[in-house]
Amino acid sequence: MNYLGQRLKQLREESNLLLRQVAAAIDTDTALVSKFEHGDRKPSKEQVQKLAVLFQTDQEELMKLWLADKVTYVLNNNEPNLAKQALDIVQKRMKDEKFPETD
Amino acid sequence: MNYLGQRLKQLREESNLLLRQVAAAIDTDTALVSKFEHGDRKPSKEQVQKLAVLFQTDQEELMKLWLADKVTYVLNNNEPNLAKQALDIVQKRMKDEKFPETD
DNA sequence: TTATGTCTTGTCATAAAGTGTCAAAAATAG
DNA sequence: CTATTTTTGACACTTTATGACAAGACATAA
Repeated sequence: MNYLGQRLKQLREESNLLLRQVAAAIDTDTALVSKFEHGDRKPSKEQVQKLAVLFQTDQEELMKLWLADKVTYVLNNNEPNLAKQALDIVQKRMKDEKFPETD
Repeated sequence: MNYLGQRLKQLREESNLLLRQVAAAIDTDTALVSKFEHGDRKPSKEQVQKLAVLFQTDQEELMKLWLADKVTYVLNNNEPNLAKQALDIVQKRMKDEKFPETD
């Protein structure tokens, strides 16, 4: 399960839209949208933007969930036991550096 | 730049080892070790373990840096502006759930 | 200067991971 | 039951990551 997915499903139900309709709006397949909602696939940044437009919701809100899911994915697939401590390290870094260097 | 890389370089210098010797010890190429230290390449989990053994240092310490670098990489390559807020979301999740579901 | 040893960088082929689409199964409704 | 919607699995394709090699850069010594 996946936070962005849950939110997308919620938004879709609030909008009374079918998967098929959402899929059409963001120019993709029904199956893919279903997988987004279940967290089986992660949408691209562009898809998230389109979804925000479709649902008339804050892009940043969805984008934050999208990013958070990405981070969670990395943590869970690599030493989940150390996740907490790794997160602490990252946060400590961000406090020190004003701007993270771009790669 | 990269925290694990810095630490690896530090450990190597403390051990008075050449890149070539480290490379041999973890059964890889000199160039690769150089890139690890510079953050141009990320070592595999197995390589990190071997390095910990070689330097006789705590595996978890290196593993945490390794994980933290992975997370940092994801954040920097996807909406770095939202990094802080995404991190907060992830941390909030971890407090609620005892155990993150494995993928 | 050249010679030597160390470290760094670029490129390549391969491997791994991620992506979109289709078809069919499963679920839901009428 | 049928009709519609959703979910799942598989596939080919693309993108990204990886290890190895070779050459370049750097420093030191003679």
